[in-house]
Amino acid sequence: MTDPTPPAALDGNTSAEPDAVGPRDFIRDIIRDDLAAGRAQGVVTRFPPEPNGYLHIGHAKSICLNFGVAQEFGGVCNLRFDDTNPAKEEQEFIDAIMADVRWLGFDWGDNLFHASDYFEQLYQWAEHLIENGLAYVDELSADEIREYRGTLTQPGKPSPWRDRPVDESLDQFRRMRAGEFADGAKVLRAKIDMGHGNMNMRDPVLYRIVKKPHPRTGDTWSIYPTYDYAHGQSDALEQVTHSLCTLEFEDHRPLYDWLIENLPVPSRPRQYEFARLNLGYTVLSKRRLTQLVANGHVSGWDDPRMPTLTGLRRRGIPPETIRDFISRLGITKQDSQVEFSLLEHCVREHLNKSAERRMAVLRPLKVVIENFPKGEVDNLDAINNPEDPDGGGHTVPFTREIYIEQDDFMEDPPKKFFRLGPGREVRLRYAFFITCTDVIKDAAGNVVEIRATYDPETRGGDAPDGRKVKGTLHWVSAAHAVKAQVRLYDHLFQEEAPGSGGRDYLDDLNPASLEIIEDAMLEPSLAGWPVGKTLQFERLGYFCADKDGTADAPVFNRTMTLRDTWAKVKKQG
RNA sequence: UGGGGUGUGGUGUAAUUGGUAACACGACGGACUCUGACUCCGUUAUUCAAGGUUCAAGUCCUUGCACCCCAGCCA
Repeated sequence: MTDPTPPAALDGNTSAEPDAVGPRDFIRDIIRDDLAAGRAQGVVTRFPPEPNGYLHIGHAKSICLNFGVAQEFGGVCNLRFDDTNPAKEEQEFIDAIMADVRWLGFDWGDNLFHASDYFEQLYQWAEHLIENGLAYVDELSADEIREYRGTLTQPGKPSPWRDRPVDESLDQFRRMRAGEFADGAKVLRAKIDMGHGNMNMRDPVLYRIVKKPHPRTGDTWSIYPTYDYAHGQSDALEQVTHSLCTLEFEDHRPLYDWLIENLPVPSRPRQYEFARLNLGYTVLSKRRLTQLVANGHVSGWDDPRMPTLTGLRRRGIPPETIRDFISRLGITKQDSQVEFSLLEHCVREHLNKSAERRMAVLRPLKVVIENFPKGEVDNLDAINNPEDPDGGGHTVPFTREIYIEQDDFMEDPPKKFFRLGPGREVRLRYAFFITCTDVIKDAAGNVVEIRATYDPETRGGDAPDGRKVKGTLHWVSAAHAVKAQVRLYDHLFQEEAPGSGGRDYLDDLNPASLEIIEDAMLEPSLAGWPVGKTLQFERLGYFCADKDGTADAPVFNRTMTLRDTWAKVKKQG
């Protein structure tokens, strides 16, 4: 296990030059230089998630970087689970992470690893450190260790166990492994420098006693390495050349380097840190996302409002859209918060080109076309996607009674309103021009039905006499409509930076992040629409069928609205 | 005088390594339109601050300032 076969990327037959037009950033520059100078013979990266939660769009940045870099330089990227803490990790998360990485479009081939694969080797190396006087078993309690560590501005002081004999530490450590002590009774610590300005160097804990079954190793271990101890050595064992991680690990690097220098590892990984992704109107910390799920603020990890990959997938956002979004971010060391509108742009740009169009009415208002014969059905041609000449078409049935959107009618419209009103003429998409002749209200004065006439000459949507109408409305034949539940999603948080300014981030939850419409009316071709295929409801936005739906009772999720300049005009008054 | 990082428009990035601020998103204005969508056109910064070096500074030097991370037996 000490000496796994070197990855194919290190056989020397790799291309040092990525695509001339590929992405450029400080990390790729470093790799290019390393290759050119012969400091590296190939590129091996890794994506190292801890299986204690679901992957989110912040992870996507790391995944795209690590797998992307490997691809561009002809190297490999390992998927390695950092499963060093059985108290928090679960098989469910392991399975979900693999599914999500694949969905995002990346493939680790045979290079699936686990930190737990290296437990025996890591243990042997720990003994090596003890034997060389570089680690000791400490019997201070957790609280005492914290006290002894000092503060940011004051040096720590040595534990009374710090200078115990090597043999004694070795014996203690072996008995820790044998399970002789209770959880937390003792730890193995590196012996570095209790006065170091970098807290990570004040004799960090390497091993702790955790008597919990591990998803992979079961109960064969009662001690587990800390992440700080396991990570660098795991990289070394996998011959990782460039270990890419986020900024908060920057001051752990001296510790990783110290361990690598003091251990007979097979290779020398170099770590480089980049800024993690922050996105507006959401949170991207596993702690917070876990809390949202645990406290029921969302329906689960795959709630379409969640920034998790599984949530985005259920929301109808295609993986190429996420990759495109990530590629526009750039890789730097600057803390930043990306505007949500950039993601929206990527989604709309992709879906505009690829999504089929259909008509659906969210809030139906019945229109009776009085001069259209009762019982007659006119099947009209509709284009699947105007952006795709080869996209084909489908037909939509037109009848005497149809539904239009409540928002598309105003009894007393302002001058800039192009839609239907008393006496006004508009086009029904792919169908006819209609003119509103009467408005029917209920006792409370609400408009409940519209009476109209149509112009048979305008079949298909154009008037032979060349007259123009300013508005085009979507519609659905009442007799053919498929009733559906539609879930309208908005930002999970109403503040762009939830929890900023000292607020509790939970206080920034958007109470209107989900609106459920029970009786939306869909055109008949939407019956049985496959889950996972995002489409556009004309003039409304992009939607996808949800897994909660059935053939009889379909459910659609709104992926994203279309840009709506009318809403803006309306708001301005 | 704890340690480690980062400062370019509203946002995210770029700038041949000293040569006269580029791209994208957004916003605003306009054109077009059988989706108020899409598309198209225009407008939108002198680079944290102050000094200094230089013919020339976002890039070099000096001194400040601001912000982020670290005191888990989490990762």
